Amino acid sequence: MGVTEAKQRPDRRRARHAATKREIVDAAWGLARERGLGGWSLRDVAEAVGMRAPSLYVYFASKNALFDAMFADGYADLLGRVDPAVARARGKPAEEALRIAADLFVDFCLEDPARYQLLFLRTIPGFEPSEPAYAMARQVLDAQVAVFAEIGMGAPEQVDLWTALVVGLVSQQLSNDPGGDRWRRLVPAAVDMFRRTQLPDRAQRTSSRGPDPTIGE
Amino acid sequence: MGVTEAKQRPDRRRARHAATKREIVDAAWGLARERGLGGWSLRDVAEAVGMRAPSLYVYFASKNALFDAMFADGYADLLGRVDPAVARARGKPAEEALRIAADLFVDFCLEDPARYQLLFLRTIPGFEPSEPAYAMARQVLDAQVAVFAEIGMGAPEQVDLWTALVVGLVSQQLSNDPGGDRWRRLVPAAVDMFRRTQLPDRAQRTSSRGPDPTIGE
DNA sequence: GTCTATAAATGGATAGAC
DNA sequence: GTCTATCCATTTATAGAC
Repeated sequence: MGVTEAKQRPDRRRARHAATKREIVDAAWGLARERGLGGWSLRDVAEAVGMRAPSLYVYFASKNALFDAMFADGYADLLGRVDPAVARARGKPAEEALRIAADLFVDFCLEDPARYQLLFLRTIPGFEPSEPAYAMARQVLDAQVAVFAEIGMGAPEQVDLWTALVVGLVSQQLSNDPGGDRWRRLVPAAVDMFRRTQLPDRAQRTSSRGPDPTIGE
Repeated sequence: MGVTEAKQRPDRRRARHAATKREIVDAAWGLARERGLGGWSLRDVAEAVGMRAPSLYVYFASKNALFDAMFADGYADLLGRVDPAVARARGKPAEEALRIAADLFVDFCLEDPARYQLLFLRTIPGFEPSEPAYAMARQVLDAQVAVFAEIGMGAPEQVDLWTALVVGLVSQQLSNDPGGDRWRRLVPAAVDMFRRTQLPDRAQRTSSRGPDPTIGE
């Protein structure tokens, strides 16, 4: 038992350390939402958590390290929503599964444009996500691919076309109608367009030539 | 004639002034391409044109004014391509007209990511295009709308869905496969998907219910 | 772990001579 | 129109006391 007692103190310290890192990351997100992803300095973050700027270096080795933590945090958030959504989509018809996927991603992006910018655009000069952080990004895409395989869209090009379509709606919404829903409300139409052309349509197969049209003409 | 002589000198001066402004804008574009849209300072631009930083203020009142000139310049470039493309597309079948439009936009964006970022994303903190500059942006969209009307896609939502689709391809290409063609090569498939679902298909009308499906289910 | 002090660099912008 | 000199603000990051 001496062992556990001896280890508990460092454990507590570690937990406190991790909690402070969380606070810092959350504060940075708050500032990013308020003033834009690039609109804040380490001094600002420090002030928001009641510290002085140099103290932050106890927790993050650089501003880019903080960005990296935010990057991983954002993808962790997204992953936390992907799993339930995948469960919800399981067994559902393709149209519905696609709607769930699209709504999830579009909502996620539109509710926090700064997060969208950090996770899906390459807009911060000098920042490159670390390998562990980037691994989380791959995890999200893998889940996406799995869902697609389940509803019969195996081609990688189909996944790419899908991501382009959904990202395009988000990008246009944020750039040209921030706060509105001009592109947001086109999600059902986009899903319908995608499904009807990319999924072999059992009910409406009418074309005379071969299998229904997919990617790559 | 005394009048013309008296006016010629200021005219020359004005022309020289305009030429220098051009040089400065071009130098700024060069730096933006090399180091990213936000990766240069006024000092850098000055050095590139063989000046000192303060001299730039003779030509532009601020860095944002220079951004504004670049914004207008970029759209002028795009407009210069739109007119011939519209002429080329006139009378062509919808599929071909859409291909011309998509290729034009995608090529334009991919050949200069920094320009894409300035013209189509809102990523520079504090920069808002001036009204004259923004008017050029509207002109481009108007040309787009006109082409769509001509091939029978009148609904504004269809134009929005189209722009989302094309922007999405560009965005994904630049963010996830810079320099490659993983999304670039999906342009034909995207055009095909869009046309087949959004344009009343005279040759393949088979659905039993009403007119072929367009936007807004 | 947090602080003060400060390094070290950068960048936008202005004053005023030439 | 161009320059030098400089202001003024900002920011990331480090050193070292406590």
